Amino acid sequence: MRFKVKNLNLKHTLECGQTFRWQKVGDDYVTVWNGKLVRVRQEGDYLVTNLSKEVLAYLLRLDDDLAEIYRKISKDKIIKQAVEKYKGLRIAREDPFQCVIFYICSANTNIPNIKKQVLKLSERFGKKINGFYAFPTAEKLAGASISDLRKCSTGFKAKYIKKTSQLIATKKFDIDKIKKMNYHDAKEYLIQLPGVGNKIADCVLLFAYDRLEAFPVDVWIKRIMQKYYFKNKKTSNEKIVKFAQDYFNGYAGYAQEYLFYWAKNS
DNA sequence: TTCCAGGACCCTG
DNA sequence: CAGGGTCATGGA
Repeated sequence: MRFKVKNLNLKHTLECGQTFRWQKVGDDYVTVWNGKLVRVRQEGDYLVTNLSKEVLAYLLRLDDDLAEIYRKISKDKIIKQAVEKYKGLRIAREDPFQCVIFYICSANTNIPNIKKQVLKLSERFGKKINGFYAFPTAEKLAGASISDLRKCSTGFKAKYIKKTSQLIATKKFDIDKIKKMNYHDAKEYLIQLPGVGNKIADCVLLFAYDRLEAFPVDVWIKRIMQKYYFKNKKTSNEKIVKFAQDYFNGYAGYAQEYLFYWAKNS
């Protein structure tokens, strides 16, 4: 399948550090979604993929009107610079369980190390599909031993991965219910998972539950927000979130991705 | 050797 | 509510 796309930069979208299980294989990016191998590459204004246009539109949020989003968030020279530099970067849709574990793994480490943990978890516990390891299910990780989870470089997060997977696998925690909750309730609910705090809950809401108003505050975002929006004044994460959600007109999540990538590369 | 990375959690004041 | 220490891991 080959089809035309508008306002997409596949490389920025998949390499900006929001998602950790797309692998570059030659010119293709490869992952597993819904039990199927996904293969996609960009050739100018076209995407070439083994799956349908609908699946890719879903995974890459091709229906988001980026021009409109840019109009809503481009309120000052800082965010304008970031948007200009990384035009075509989109929020990628993530499977909810996978996303929760991704970001539990993200605690107090860096992007290469997160990728390493996620890769090892997939190789050790995931199903092999056309030579590519899918990310494991909640049932599989719930049944893993702490010691085996630690062999995946997860360190002190191994216990969180196991407990959270158990809660989800046994349905004591209803991960599907979140779709129907409002942003505030969904965040409160997600924080109940061990290893999930405000920041990770916002990541999950943004990447897996379409809450484009979510604004995850990590060390990079905190630094850049304090520097440019709070006159270098120490500011609580909660205040930064509130400011951003108001300032960026409902699309704080998109603003966050551009600022995050820009902060790290400048 | 020390510091830091897409933090959460626990304990104090 | 704010401020610290702690938790494994690996690269600079």
